[in-house]
Amino acid sequence: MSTAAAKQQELNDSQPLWREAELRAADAMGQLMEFWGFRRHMGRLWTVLYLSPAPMTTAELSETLQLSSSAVSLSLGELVRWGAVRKTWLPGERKDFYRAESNVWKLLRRVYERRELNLVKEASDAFLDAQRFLDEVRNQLGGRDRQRVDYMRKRISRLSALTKTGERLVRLLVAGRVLNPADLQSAEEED
Amino acid sequence: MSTAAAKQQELNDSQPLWREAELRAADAMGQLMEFWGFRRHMGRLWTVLYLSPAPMTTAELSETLQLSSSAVSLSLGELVRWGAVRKTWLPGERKDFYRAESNVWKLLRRVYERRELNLVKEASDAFLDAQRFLDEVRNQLGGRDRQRVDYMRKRISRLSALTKTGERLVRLLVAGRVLNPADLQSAEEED
DNA sequence: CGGTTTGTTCAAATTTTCTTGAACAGACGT
DNA sequence: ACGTCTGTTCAAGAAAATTTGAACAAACCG
Repeated sequence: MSTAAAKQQELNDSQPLWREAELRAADAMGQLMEFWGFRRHMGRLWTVLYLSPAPMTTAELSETLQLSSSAVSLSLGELVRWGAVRKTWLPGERKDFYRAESNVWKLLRRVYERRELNLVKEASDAFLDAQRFLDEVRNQLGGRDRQRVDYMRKRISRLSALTKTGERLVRLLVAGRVLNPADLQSAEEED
Repeated sequence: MSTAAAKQQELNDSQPLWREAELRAADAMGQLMEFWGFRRHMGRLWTVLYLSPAPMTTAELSETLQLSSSAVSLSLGELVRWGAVRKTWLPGERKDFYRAESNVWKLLRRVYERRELNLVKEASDAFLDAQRFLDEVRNQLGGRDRQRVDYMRKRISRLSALTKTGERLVRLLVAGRVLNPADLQSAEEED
């Protein structure tokens, strides 16, 4: 018999007993990471490394997670670029070994700094652009249209204020300082 | 001539002068929303409504954003479910009208409450499961393997602690209380 | 060198997600 | 009750992403 289920069983038998727990944890982290906008495999690979007392090779990783070597190479490379995983070389070994950066807080900070901050800044800029554009056309319009533009102007500047506050909050987070979400609330208080 | 560029130009001419600014703001918000795990169109639709002094119909929305009516219906429905947009009925009108919920802070809070909290809770549960599993197999193992399991056990409980702290932080955020990111840091201090 | 082992890149193939138009359903006015 | 106007659902098609195997490159060994 060679159904998928049978193959799975066969596979299970050749795996260490703790593999199940390892995979559950890895998948949970994979979900978190995927939700957070990364590849699912990045979370899974990082977790397997994080749970391993010794550095691992790409071969071991692809064996553990049943991934092709190219998939491992791709996601692992990205993890290295994010500083979430480090290459290490063991003396007398040809292969590359990898270990997880285990300071999660540091990783979180880096992502917020590199990615979220950028994102919110871009949005901020776009709102400023839109405002400038409105200011340009305002003079060419009169009556109803001008009122309409003025309304939009006010609303966009509120969005602007919100994103700027968001930016400030992210900066504080990155700096490890205390955040007050109420700042967001007050950023949009009626004028 | 009927190139795509020409059609675009023709379109532009028939649009109010402020449309450009409207679209820029809408797209910026679309990016933010997409990054945040929602449909891109949800952010765009919400923004158009947010920038409009009067409630709008689905027809106006699909005209403004050049979307098919089914696309509008889909994303708008989701926005309504999230409470980000409200249906309103104008006296003497058959169509449905929509207006944006303009309290952004309230919306943020709702999303964190309904979605992120759930996400982090699920991860938390998965880690607990993995721990239980390890505890079960530990007795069947000896020597090297048992050490390995003990190592994993410690690491997973650290992930557990981190997600629980994350959960607490999200709760504080939802409650509008002050957050201290340093809590995350201390959640993973060496044992 | 030549042969092996290891890692990365690339393009094809697969899967997943989005989009669309048409069919359907409900509400309204006549 | 009928025709019209609106909005939603659904299945097919298009687009985007992930995955994979094979080709390539680089390092190392004898």
